[in-house]
Amino acid sequence: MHTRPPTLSQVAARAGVSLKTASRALNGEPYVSGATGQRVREAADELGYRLNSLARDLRTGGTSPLVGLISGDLANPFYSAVASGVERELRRHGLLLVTANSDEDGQLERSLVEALLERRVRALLVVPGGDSREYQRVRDDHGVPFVFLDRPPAGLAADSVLIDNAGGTQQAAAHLLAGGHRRIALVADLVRTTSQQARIDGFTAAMEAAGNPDWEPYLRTGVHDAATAERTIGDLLALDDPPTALFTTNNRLTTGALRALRGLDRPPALVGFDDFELADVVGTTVIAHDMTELGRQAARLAHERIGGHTGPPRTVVIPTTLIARGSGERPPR
Amino acid sequence: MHTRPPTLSQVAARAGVSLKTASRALNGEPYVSGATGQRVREAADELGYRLNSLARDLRTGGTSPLVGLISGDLANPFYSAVASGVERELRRHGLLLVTANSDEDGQLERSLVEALLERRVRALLVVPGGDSREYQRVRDDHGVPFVFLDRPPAGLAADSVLIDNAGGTQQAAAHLLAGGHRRIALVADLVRTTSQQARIDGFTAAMEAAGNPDWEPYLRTGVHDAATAERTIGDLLALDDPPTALFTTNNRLTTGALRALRGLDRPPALVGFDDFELADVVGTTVIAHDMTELGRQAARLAHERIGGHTGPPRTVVIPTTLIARGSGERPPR
DNA sequence: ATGAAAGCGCTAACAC
DNA sequence: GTGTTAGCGCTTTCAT
Repeated sequence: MHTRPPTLSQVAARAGVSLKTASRALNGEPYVSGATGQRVREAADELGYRLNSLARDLRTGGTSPLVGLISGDLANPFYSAVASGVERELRRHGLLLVTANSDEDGQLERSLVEALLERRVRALLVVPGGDSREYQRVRDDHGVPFVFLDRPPAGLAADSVLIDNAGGTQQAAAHLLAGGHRRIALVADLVRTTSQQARIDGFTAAMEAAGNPDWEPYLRTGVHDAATAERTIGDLLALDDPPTALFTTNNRLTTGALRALRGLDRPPALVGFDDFELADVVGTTVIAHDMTELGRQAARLAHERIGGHTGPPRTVVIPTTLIARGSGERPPR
Repeated sequence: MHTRPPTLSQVAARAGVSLKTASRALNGEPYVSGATGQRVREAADELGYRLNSLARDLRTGGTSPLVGLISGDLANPFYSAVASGVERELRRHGLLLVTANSDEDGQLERSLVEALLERRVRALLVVPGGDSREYQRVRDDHGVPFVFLDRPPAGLAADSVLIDNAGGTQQAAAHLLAGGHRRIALVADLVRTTSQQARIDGFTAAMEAAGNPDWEPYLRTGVHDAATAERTIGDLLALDDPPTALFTTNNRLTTGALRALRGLDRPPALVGFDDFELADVVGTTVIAHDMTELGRQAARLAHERIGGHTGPPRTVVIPTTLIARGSGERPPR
């Protein structure tokens, strides 16, 4: 049961060779005679030998083939799509993914960074949830590359992959304005992340550029989950002068919006940031972008740093597309 | 940049103490004077010391605080919900989750098992994708506990957590029969997994028990993705004598069904196995079960084995509930 | 309360 | 081709 796994020297002993010869044989290094190699491999098989990569990694430089990803809960399709992309790209390079859930809590996030660094991960990918000024110190911590996803820490020059928040928001705003809407509600998440802030700023700028101040009474921020979004939107629609259109700044909030609009006779127009499964079925107009690609690009940047790439921090921007599916084309009433 | 991280002996040297004293101080062991402890901690801080858990783990027994989860793509909400539950439970015990995507390919799965065992994970959780006879050998491989999720390898007694497939299928069948349906199409995934097989068997048994052979022409298996499901269901509905109801055996297939039924005047009834986001919005009747809980239970079983629990393999069954939301209550035409 | 020596399982460096 | 020695960074004896 709890027998310790066999070691290389046990294999060597059984094959009647030295430790190093066994090592060479099993690692496919040159300078092992065919017969010897054969015997070693047999011995290993019989013993059920398996390399201890802890020991190997310690010896070969104190680093493991692990890459850490710290994000919010994988139950959120945004994070799981990102994780999927990260994993796919890492696997191409023989790296393994360690996922850790910060619950979007800055303190927990920080301790996870520590834990993963202790594990000697080769790189760390982070979707910062909380206040992220802490990364100033941690950055390039003894050569462990950091890549930030979706929400680069404010004022920190670091490798990062983000969504074209300004552009996407622009598209949404233009689309609704073109549809004749003026009273447009903006329902946004917590403003502490740079991505949410960028979406709010982008929207505000677009409205200003269009000379439309009518939206201002309908700005709602700090809406962090679907249930709150549903309630908030219900309240908005109960106003004397309700908005004729809604723009929700992420998938969770869009879900809440769909619940709030369910069964309504003449629902307001709706555009949501982030595409989502079944958006085609329910006919929701969205600002789509490839979240899996976002993960993949982040993993790619990390891999290049691991490979020794030096040079200034790079930023990859994932483009957005407006996909019209009906909800965003409803006219103002 | 690529300076090697400081080691414990560097900390010790700087604090003017021995290696062991530094170790004691940093690990909060007794028998260190306050002043000494203080000095060591300062030295560590100044150097930016961080424990190398590779080295520690090697020394303390050759095992890491990592637990591996091998499943299909996290982009599938089923797997990501499971992963979320696993991670949450592991975190309570200070364990980290390494996720690996098998793409539901048996060969890749096998190599991932090897890779994770080499990493000396403390336990391995597997959602077997392919033919899983291989686990006979691997099971309890030198004390590394295995837990199987959703699809226990046929004929292998091992810790596992599964969904009440028979019960859930029963509920679906009974619900549709009670609604007056006879020509019920069963759209199922690849039969090579035990869970799919159990759902098909359960459905067949329920139809036999009800004395209804009319469903037989409408059995479709081997449908592995949403697009194929959409096409398959389109074909079914184009038959001279189309089914009046559909039962899809997982979330992917239900998604395909929703696409196939979109815009239809008089769509057939639909019940899907697995709950999914927005099912309430689109009004789909499902056989729901808690996938996150499935992950959590699996992690719990693994943790108990890690803690030394011996005894016969255990099986945890996650119950199912039928949630009527409209689509399953449409009468036969 | 502190330290010296040994060793976890492996590979790098250098013999032979 | 093969073996010997040393050592990765840490913790575990066992002294002192």
